Amino acid sequence: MTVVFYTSYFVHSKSYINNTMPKAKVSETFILNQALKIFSQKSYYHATMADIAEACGLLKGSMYHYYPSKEDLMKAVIAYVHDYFNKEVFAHAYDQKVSTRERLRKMGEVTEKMFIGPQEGCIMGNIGIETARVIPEFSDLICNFFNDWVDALTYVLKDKYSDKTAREVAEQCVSEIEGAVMMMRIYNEPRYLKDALKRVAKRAY
Amino acid sequence: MTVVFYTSYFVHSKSYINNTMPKAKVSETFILNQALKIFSQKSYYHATMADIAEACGLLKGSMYHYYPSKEDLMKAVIAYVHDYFNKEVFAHAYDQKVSTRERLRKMGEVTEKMFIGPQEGCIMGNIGIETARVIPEFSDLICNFFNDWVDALTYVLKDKYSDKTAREVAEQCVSEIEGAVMMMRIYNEPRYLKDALKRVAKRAY
DNA sequence: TTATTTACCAAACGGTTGTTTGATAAAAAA
DNA sequence: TTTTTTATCAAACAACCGTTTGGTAAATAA
Repeated sequence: MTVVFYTSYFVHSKSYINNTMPKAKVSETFILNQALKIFSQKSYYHATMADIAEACGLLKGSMYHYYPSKEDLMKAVIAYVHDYFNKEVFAHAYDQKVSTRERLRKMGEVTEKMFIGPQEGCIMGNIGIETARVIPEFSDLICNFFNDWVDALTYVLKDKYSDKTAREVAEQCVSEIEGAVMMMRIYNEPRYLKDALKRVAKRAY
Repeated sequence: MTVVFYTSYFVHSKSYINNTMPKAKVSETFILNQALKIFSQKSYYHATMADIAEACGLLKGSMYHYYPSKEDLMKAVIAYVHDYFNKEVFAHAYDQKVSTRERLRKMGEVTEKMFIGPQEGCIMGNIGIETARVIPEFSDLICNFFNDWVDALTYVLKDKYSDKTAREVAEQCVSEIEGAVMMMRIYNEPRYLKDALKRVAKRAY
């Protein structure tokens, strides 16, 4: 499991080091969450810096106080989401305290919460498809995310399957969930994801 | 099964009606194929009219002789692909002359050819995700495409499952294939799609 | 206090891109 | 033949968008 930490520009400011944030309309986390929402809803190219700034209550020029470019902002969002999944979803796979079934149930529960709601889909899949042959730097980060996901599921499924089969089934699960999220987004029906997650959970019974 | 025919601007020209095409660098089919390739590779917003025109050996202004806008061109491409799948993929589902297994095998064979190659993915899924909350007109057309796909698979699977189960399995198959195509595009590995198609084919044994 | 840094705004800049316009040369029609 | 239509080009237009710049007021540091 690779944990990716994006070097935020907050880190370089004295106010962050001293933990005494001066008057500020927004926080780093707030910007990342708003950017995540706008990028998810509108896709990368159709989301403008003005859109994201507006969602933060700022003007677009002010965004460059936090991130030097739109691409860097997107990378920060990807890292933010990756980190969130590492802690809130993938970590459950390695939790020795609960049963295999319970680990998968918990992973599915949080995944559902992440993909349904204001995001309306999986930003990793969306941006991955959109920028696949255009911005390879995004693709690399997104591949790392999916690798961690597959690793986590493989680890759980080793309790039920051989090592080789576990990895195959894990890849199928991720692929099936992403396909369902795609259908959910296009049809605007959460049912697709909910059903897919139920099927995935059953594979550990 | 709904067959969508896009009203091309060729239809309105006398030369088409009389079947005497004057000097022309390109044909309508050629433009649609080149546009399909560029849109698939670069996504909708990153593909420029200049890109597509260049792939056709034209200047971007000349594209407007054939289609009044980029959106109309995209709609024509969607209709073109939908029509192609109706004839070359979905039609096999209703072919009473061959066995259930053979129908699915044939559908999978052509699907693989369509998604692997210069297209490197499924334009319906790609554009569907990218423009889901931006251009609803695209979403409607793309939903029709997926509806026809699910209908075709449901029809075949009724030989093996109950009506209700057949539709559920059909939806799973389409969703699983689209997820695999997404992974194939992001990882740049055709293996994901090939494996998914094998699993889908097995459901009819 | 004074000096410096911070968070943000307002406006402008420069490049890109979808679209329009006017012209041209070849083909088709009359 | 003459006239009209067609396919294309070359150039310009207008809007948009990522980015930069210069300034301001508040907070912090000295």
